[in-house]
Amino acid sequence: MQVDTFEIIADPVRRRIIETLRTGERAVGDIVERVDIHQSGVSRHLRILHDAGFVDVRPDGQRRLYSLRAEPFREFDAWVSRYRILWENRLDKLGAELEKRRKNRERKTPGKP
Amino acid sequence: MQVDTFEIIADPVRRRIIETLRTGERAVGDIVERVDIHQSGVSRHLRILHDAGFVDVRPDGQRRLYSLRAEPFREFDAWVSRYRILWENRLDKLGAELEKRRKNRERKTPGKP
DNA sequence: CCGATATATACGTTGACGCGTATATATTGC
DNA sequence: GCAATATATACGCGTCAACGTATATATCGG
Repeated sequence: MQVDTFEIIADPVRRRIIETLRTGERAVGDIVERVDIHQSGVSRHLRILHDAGFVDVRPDGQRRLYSLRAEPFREFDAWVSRYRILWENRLDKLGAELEKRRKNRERKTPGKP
Repeated sequence: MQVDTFEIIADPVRRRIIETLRTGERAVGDIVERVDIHQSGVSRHLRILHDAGFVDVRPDGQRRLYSLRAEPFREFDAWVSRYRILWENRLDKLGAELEKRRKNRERKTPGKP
């Protein structure tokens, strides 16, 4: 427990596992098929993900079904949010004046996809 | 320089550096004061951040001013976006039916900025 | 040109982490 | 209870990244 969220998603294999779980719960074996490391490695990663609160487990016969939890992703989203100002619009630096002009221009030029 | 974006923010010291730069450009010395590792370490981290496209540099006399770049943060935002469905609303589980209704509702309610 | 200040790099050490192999622990069907 | 299947853990190894110390490279004032 008490594992840093950022450390968790730093590992590319773990991100692949997470991506696999994005569309719903999966058994360990299913995951192993999609990640090219040994089963023991996958189990270890799942342990880590569980300890960090990224996944839930649910027994299903001799299998165990893993699924994603929302919390850590919200956390990460909150972190990224603090930096959205970097690209959304730089009003802090350029001043609202430029923003006004930009919007004005947009009103005149037809949208080109 | 072909560095994994997620690896970069896995390091807590680098995150502190990034946070320091959030409000604008800073000289290396300023950053060293806010991070409790040696100056050489900070320079090394800044090198890594620069190679990975997280920061720009600008000479200023005998100093060098570092500032954040938007790109990597957009990447993170794009990544986490794929998982927003986990908490925003679980349409995958509840069915697209609800989504339709939601959109219908939106058409009726006046937009609130 | 020279000392002082600011920043970058070379180097060696160390701790943490991910991996596979082998083994342990469920759980099922018979 | 027993073989078979599915998953978890113990162990040892190799790698890699971050650190501090020491040193190199600017750039300034005089």
